[in-house]
Amino acid sequence: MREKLNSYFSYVFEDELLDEIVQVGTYKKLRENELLVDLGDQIKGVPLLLNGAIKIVREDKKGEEMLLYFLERGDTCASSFASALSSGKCGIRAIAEKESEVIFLPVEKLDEWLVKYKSWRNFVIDSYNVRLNEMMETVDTLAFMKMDERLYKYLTDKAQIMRETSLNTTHQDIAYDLHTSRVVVSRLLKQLENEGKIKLYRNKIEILEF
Amino acid sequence: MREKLNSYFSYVFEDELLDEIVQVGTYKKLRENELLVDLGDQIKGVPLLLNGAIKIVREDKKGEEMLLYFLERGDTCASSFASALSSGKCGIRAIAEKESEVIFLPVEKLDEWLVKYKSWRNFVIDSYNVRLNEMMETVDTLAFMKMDERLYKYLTDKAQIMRETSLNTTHQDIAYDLHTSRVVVSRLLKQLENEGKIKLYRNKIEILEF
DNA sequence: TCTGTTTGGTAACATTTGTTACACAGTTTA
DNA sequence: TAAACTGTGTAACAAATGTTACCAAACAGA
Repeated sequence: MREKLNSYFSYVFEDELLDEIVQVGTYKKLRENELLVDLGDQIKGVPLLLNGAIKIVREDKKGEEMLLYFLERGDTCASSFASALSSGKCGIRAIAEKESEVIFLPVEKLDEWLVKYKSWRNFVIDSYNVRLNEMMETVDTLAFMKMDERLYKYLTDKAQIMRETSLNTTHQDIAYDLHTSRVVVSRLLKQLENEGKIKLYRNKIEILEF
Repeated sequence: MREKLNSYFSYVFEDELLDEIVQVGTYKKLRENELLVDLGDQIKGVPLLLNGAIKIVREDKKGEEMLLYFLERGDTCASSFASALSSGKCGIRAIAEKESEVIFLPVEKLDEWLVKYKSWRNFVIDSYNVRLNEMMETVDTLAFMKMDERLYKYLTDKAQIMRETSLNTTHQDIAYDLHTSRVVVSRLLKQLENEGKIKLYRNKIEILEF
């Protein structure tokens, strides 16, 4: 575990903190599409993402979904701090987009480490800021962009997160993430294909232009 | 200043922290519509809102606006922590919706206090969480609600923040906040009036039903 | 009072997005 | 292999939102 942690976090955390994490953290490997956090879940620990990609989704009462953002290596789920400390509910769903490795940190340590480690304070504050900025970008997307732009942004963002130039997905799945209908997605994808930006296959979309 | 601070924050902060705040904070009174933070601003200090109401607005490159949320008594601008600590740009604009009083805290103290005061740690974490939740609600609004619902929610939310049952505003100003056009706002307001939920006057909207 | 400006109402039309329906091809299962 | 299911393409239509244009009332300043 120490090695896996080092691969990214050795530049983020002090050595003593890394040691503590190894001692109290629990390692978990997530399968593709594994559910990490569900809507009303009580958070058991704060996840540190070692590698992979995790999708964070918001859902309303009627069960309608909306993608908020993706987590990458080095990220943590800031709103789990919330639920962890105020022991409230989470309000989001987290799903592994591909095989991923995480370390869960026990809730009790969070406050203790804020006092003890400057690198932990920086990490926590930084995580919140990154997350707030992501949320602002999500708002920008919804408020200022039309569906065709949103779709193209979605495809290129996701390709980057997944480190692939083509995505294995269906039109219906995209429609869920963007909170629109399958027909609309098919229509706009076809349009993007005609513009030469992507190429469509069954269950697969190749991105030609970033 | 100590008294003004006590009126709300005596239940939030330890006495020693309140003392420190009185020593190093700078008090400022904001006029209605006074600009507190602008887009590319370098943050000089973190604001604590003693009373009043502050509007936080996002703007894109083309100068198009979108209301994110309101700050109330006891709130702070979480994304100013961001800019304060990482000395980056802010990405938002903050405007006093009515006369308000704030205390600015110097950037240097923020980290120091995290170590020293548990109440400060709680406050910072809490503020971030509240802000993240507000952002999620904003996303919900944009993703799941139609313009007529958004408009009605805007009116009732704003009335609550302002502690008034009628709002002094123009259709155009509402259109800016919701990022739509004046004509659309007028149309939907008229519809709400026909449904008996509001009453329209020049420069004023009375809310009949919450 | 006269005049220009701000604000709000409304019609007509354009564009974007959502919905329903159906065809067809590829894939899986019996 | 036949039947059922899944994924995609497309047309036709409906609803929501955005745009342009114009009018009239309220207001502000000279």
